[in-house]
Amino acid sequence: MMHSKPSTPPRRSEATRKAILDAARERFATDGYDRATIRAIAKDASIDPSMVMRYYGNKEGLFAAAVAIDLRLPDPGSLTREDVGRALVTHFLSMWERNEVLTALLRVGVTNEAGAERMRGIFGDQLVPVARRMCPDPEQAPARAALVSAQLLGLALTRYVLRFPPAVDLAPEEVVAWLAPTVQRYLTAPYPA
Amino acid sequence: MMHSKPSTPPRRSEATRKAILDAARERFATDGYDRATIRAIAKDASIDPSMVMRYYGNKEGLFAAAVAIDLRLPDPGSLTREDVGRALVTHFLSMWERNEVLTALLRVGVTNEAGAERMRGIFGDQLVPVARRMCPDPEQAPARAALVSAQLLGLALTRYVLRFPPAVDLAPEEVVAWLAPTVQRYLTAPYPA
DNA sequence: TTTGGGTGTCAACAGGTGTTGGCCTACAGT
DNA sequence: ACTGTAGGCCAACACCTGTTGACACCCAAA
Repeated sequence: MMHSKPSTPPRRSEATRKAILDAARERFATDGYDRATIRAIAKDASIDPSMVMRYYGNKEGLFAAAVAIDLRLPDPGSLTREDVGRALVTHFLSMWERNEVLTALLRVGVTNEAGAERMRGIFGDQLVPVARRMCPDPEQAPARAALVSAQLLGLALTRYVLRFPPAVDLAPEEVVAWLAPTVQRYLTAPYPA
Repeated sequence: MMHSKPSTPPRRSEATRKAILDAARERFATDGYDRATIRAIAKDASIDPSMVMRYYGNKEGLFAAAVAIDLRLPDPGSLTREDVGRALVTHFLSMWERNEVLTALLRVGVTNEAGAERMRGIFGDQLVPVARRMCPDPEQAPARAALVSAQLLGLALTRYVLRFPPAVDLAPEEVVAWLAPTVQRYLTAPYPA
């Protein structure tokens, strides 16, 4: 019947763990850290709140597990200096459209210092190397990465969090067509002033 | 029936009202809607929590009073098509540097639907007219205003809320030099694709 | 069958929340 | 002097929060 796998006995609780994590991601994404109560998450996952504590320790642990994801930027080496803007915008857009983890991260980062720190870490660690490789003077990399972050996160903010209707209605190709030159310029143009 | 007295009878409570409002603005700006408790605001204002209720009804009323501000965009008629980008970015930046109300509004808008609605209203009502006046086809005004919002709010997000160090360290002139061409393009360039 | 641990529920605790009503005090109008 | 009223504090309400410990269930191993 149950073809036993010698090494890893499939714990029956894996399904529950996943249900909790899915519910948590959705709640954090739509409600933010404070309003996403453990009780609500547990109810969404159809289990008792105490199970959340058993599997993830406490609310912070649950959040950490729920947003444990890296945004898998393409290898900086595979980007050409000519179309890095388009490539970055396309990648970010598909990333945000696909899963709600990033929305959760943004929403929490705004009200929770730990979330803000995580956000700083992700964008600093992932975007700065790209900037360092693309821009004229490596010393300017952090500033240029910050400008790119501002443009990309601003789009995410208006489109996925604040939901400005015109921002929501933009087709992905339109977003790319508008933002790609901006990102391109922030990374590769000579430093102004 | 209050007769209009020559010297306006300065209610003694005006000072308290103002103290409450100031404390509320600061708390909302730094903590967001949920974490900014009435008790904490009252303590900051050195009065009893019940006074907040008496003067502002409830927490929502307090928030509404605390963020009752318009961002006084320059008259669209006074803007020229050539430097609207620079003018908008400069104005936006000085507005955010000066007072914390906008930070409070942004922070709350992310977790509170009423705050988000207010944000949509402000930027829709103020930025769309400018876009309508500047862009080639008035029908594109909302989309172009949304793009400008994304860029400007993204800057505010990274600089004043998430506090990315490189974004914080940018000098105001640098911000203007980088963002003005972007805003300019979003408003006046021909529609791509 | 008995054991025993993984899985799950239930009830409760201690603390914090927005909000309310009662009571006290200062002071201007009569 | 008395009185009305506005400004202010205190204690309490009802609810919700994260978190905990005790108890029941299932099901495989001994």
